[in-house]
Amino acid sequence: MIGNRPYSDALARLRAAKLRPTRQRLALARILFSHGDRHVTAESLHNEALANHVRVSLATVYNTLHQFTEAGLMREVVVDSARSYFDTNTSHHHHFFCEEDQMLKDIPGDALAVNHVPAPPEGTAISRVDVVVRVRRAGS
Amino acid sequence: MIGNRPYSDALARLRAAKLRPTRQRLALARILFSHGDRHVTAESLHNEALANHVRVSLATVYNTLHQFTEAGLMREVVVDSARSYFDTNTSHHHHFFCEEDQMLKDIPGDALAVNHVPAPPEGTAISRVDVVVRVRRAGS
DNA sequence: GTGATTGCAAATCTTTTGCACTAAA
DNA sequence: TTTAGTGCAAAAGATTTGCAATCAC
Repeated sequence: MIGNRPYSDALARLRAAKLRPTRQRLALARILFSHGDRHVTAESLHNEALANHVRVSLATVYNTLHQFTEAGLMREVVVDSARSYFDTNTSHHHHFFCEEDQMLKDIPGDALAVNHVPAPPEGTAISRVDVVVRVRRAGS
Repeated sequence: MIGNRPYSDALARLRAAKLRPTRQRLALARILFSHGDRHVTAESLHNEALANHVRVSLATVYNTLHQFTEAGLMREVVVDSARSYFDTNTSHHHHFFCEEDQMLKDIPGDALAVNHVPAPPEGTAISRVDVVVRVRRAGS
């Protein structure tokens, strides 16, 4: 075993983002970044932390998700007006979203093409193009 | 003048949607559908109603927006996790969205093309593809 | 130490709901 | 009448915030 990889990865990420590696941030970073691309809500991450015996308040989870997002470690995905989703995949990509089971799934950025985007309104510049492919459970 | 056009239009829409044409629904329908394509939030519509001397509660505005949406008279646009937007344009189209000034602007459906949408996840079917072109005020 | 971070509880904001009252059919 | 719709106030969720206690450096 090559040391405690998830732990040192999390530590390195926090240091790179200039975020003080507190117990809570390290634990959340380990949960978030040790298992590939993930989509979480504040509540789902809080539950997962509790299940992993990590004591952290929901308020801190919210704060941490926003700090990670501001630092570029995650991005927010707007697909549901009822709740905010956060994605550990910060590269250019899009999403499938199924409202019925709150399933969010990545679509690689180069798998889908958006063509002929018109010029943005006077006085503005495009910052990002988000595509959400909404799906339904088949036969419903 | 050809009668009270906005009024009879609103009435016809409600009848077609099988929604009882109450004073509140008629007034809101007139505000929404008499001035071309519109994007509103519950609060903005409520304020506009009050400004037009239409007495209606915010709860009724919420209920009405959802009823209109269910009836296919409007559609909801998910662009901002902080609040819900509703669009009187129900045809196939996309949006520009500027978070800074909460500006929402239509992109005609045929002005933009989404190509190579991958197959949806096992057991699901695509219901809609939404494109949000996020913009920033130039020079910010 | 000391300044950043956390936890908690309270506050805030959007949206929904229960129920007595009102109005359309 | 009869039933749907409305207003209000209260409830419900999600998210943020104030502040004393705690932790990283």
